[in-house]
Amino acid sequence: MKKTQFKKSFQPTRLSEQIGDYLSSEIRSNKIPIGEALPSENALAKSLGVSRTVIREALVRLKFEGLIETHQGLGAIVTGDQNAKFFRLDSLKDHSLSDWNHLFELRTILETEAAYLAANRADEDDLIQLEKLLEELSVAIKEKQDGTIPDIKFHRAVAKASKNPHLESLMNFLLDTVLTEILNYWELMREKPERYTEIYKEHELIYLAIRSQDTKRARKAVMNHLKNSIENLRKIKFPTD
Amino acid sequence: MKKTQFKKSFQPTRLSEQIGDYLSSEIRSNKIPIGEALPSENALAKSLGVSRTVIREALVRLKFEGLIETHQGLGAIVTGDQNAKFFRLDSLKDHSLSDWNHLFELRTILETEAAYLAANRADEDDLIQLEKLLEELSVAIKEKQDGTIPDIKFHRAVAKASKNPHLESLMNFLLDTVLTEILNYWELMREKPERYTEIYKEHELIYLAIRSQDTKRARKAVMNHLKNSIENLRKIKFPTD
DNA sequence: CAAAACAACTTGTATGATAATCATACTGTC
DNA sequence: GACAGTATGATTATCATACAAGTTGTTTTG
Repeated sequence: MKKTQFKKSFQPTRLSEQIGDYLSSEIRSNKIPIGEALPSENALAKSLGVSRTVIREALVRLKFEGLIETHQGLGAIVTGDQNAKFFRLDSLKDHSLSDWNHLFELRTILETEAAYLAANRADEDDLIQLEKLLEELSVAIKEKQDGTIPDIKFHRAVAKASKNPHLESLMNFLLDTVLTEILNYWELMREKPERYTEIYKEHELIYLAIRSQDTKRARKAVMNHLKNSIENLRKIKFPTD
Repeated sequence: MKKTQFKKSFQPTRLSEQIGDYLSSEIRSNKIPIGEALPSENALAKSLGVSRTVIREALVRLKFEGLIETHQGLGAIVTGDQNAKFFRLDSLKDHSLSDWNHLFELRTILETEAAYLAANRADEDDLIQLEKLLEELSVAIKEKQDGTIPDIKFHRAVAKASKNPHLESLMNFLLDTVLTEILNYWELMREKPERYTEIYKEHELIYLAIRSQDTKRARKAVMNHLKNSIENLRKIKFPTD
């Protein structure tokens, strides 16, 4: 492991976090082979020029990430990625257009298929819930309030109706990460009020397709809805492109 | 926060992990309101009967989990966006047939679409890589060795060729979580050696579809491959169903 | 030769000290 | 009274040191 200097003055983040990031990327890029032991805490502390406390707090993060395992008396060994406990969207800070498109592309994939499955599997409760959320959406639009909450809830409900818990929780995660964008969306759309009624209609089409168990139409309805939303949002966020 | 006793003798985990788990669940169950500050590190150390070192290492985990934010001089405050940072597959331990089906259903969704995109976007390097992995797969099968590695790598390479980094890292995560199953798969298939050549052909079809930029055929090829794999694996794992 | 004792490493925990940062209360001045 | 500047106390961030506890390999011992 090469020696690196970490800034002590003018620290944007904590030392332990800087070193945690550093070690994490070193491991992820396979610079330290699986099964190999990290240098000891004392060695790391000396080589990175910080106290052992800082190293330990960095290692806690790596342990929690599932990248290493520590054993008293032995050391910290790099585990295979099979133990990776989490999926993380690294580039949330990177608000580039490309990154943004990729995120919504992933969302489109998951939501279209969720709707497809929902059209097959939605039960009476699911349909009632969707109808209720449609109504809430309608009210919010009529009263010119923020429709983000019913909007998000509607998409969550579709994911739930897919009856695949993994897909549902993944969708929830993804919706959380784009929540800010959706909040902005409703705000920005004030300039184009005609979009609101379109939004309602698009949701209604999704609901109708699911209710009539028309899987392909459900898929298309979601695809169409997201395509329109993304197009409108893109125009506002990246007007130059 | 109520006082709790932590075992020092016979510790299944480290003290910092026990306390991390404890605090994490306290926060997740909203026993500490959002925006509220945790007791200070010294107060926690005293009330839980451990050193401040242990408390700090527990808090590092909570910070990384996104449950709290710490500010020098202020303290540790509970943040709102709990789920936003990670996606976790909770029910990995639950090896029921239903859970297992859901996992592979999600995998199928992602992989078919990844192949669809790959057929559009794969560049020369991607194709060379896929071809190389096909060759490795072929060798492994001929020499009756474990084909898991080239198998997995092939699927990763398809995800990479989709040119969507989020989709790629999500696929990698998912492949990691089902890695054990795939390892078992190759082992179990020894009983049915004719399946091996089928596996190779199915991969080849995926490759050919991507190379000829036939998006729909790529999607179908993946769908077919996974359907067959799952079917065979299911028969062995759950023979009664 | 085998078993026990030992030494040398590791991580886990405890303790005390210092620096940096923030909110608050308290100045003194106008 | 209003306001800028200043102590002050609380809290986190970092450091240094010490010891407990676990593992491994070597040495000593019977």
